[in-house]
Amino acid sequence: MIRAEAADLPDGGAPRTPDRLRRLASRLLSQLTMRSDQLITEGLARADARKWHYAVLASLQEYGPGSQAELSRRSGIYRSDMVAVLNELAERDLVERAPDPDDRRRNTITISAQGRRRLRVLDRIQDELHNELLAPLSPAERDQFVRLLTRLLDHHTRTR
Amino acid sequence: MIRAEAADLPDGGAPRTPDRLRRLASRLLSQLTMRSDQLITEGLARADARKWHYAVLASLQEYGPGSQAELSRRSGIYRSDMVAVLNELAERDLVERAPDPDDRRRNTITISAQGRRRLRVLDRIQDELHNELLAPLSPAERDQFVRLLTRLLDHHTRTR
DNA sequence: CGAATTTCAGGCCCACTGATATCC
DNA sequence: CGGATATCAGTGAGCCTGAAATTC
Repeated sequence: MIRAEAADLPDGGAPRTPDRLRRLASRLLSQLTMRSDQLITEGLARADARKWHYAVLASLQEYGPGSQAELSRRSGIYRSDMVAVLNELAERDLVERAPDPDDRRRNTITISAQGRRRLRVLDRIQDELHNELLAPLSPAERDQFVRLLTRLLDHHTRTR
Repeated sequence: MIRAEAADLPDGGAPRTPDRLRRLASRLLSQLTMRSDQLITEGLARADARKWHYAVLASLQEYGPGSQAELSRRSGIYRSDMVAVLNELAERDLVERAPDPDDRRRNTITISAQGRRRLRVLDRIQDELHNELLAPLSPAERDQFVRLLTRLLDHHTRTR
């Protein structure tokens, strides 16, 4: 007699996948990212900062002043949301927003001295938080983890 | 003369961090997860499914029937959102929802024969999508990636 | 009683869309 | 004109809270 329901047998069908849910990279990624976001968000909140603040300040420090559209590209913040972030940073005198004389559509955003001081504090906080995030990994494993993530992300941004 | 502004020097301050934004594990994680979610969501949408459908069906297949609260714990879906997911699955006759005679607070959810067929299709789709997600990595690297993610996630769920 | 379950109503955050006014 | 920019209004999905009703 031919088995009509091979897939109902525990060992029968094609997908031999015990614990498939716990091995799915996509699920691991989103769950871990949730934890990571929580950790970072709470850690920065204790210093009255958000990750967007850090992203903008760091990008300004490393790549110099730029228009809002350019900051958006550098930091990954959506152009529509950039306004609010810069408002918050300008309120705290961490950046300066000045009209670009060469192109009057643009605002040129510059980090202030206070912004640089702030960035140093946030850098230290990020170090601590990432130490906590990656706690179970050895230094070599942390490196490899970052390298793997980078390769994957590069691949998916190139082939957007 | 003492340098009052050491932090302004490009090589001066404590945080020697070129490209720090691109090396931050938390940022890599959230950016990659965004891509991954997009990929999976779109891929499953082409088959009129969502990742929650897959999560519930797979958890039913692997661990057997259960109450909604238990499914919520297994699959990671919030108990408040589980209702809607199960409505969608029941509409499509992929699961059956019946009151538990032993505990009349509970509904017992069971996967249907059609649900098992559906799960096999979704399993294949997930394979393809994850192949695309992890495309740049060798099989050994994929394994290691999953292992690293698992260790990190375990650590942060134990020490919630 | 306290505790667990299902369900609903809603809040919040965030990525994203669409539209507008301005300017190159 | 096409295209880029800054801004605002609003959507939708996900995670989460709070509360009601029921049952253990």
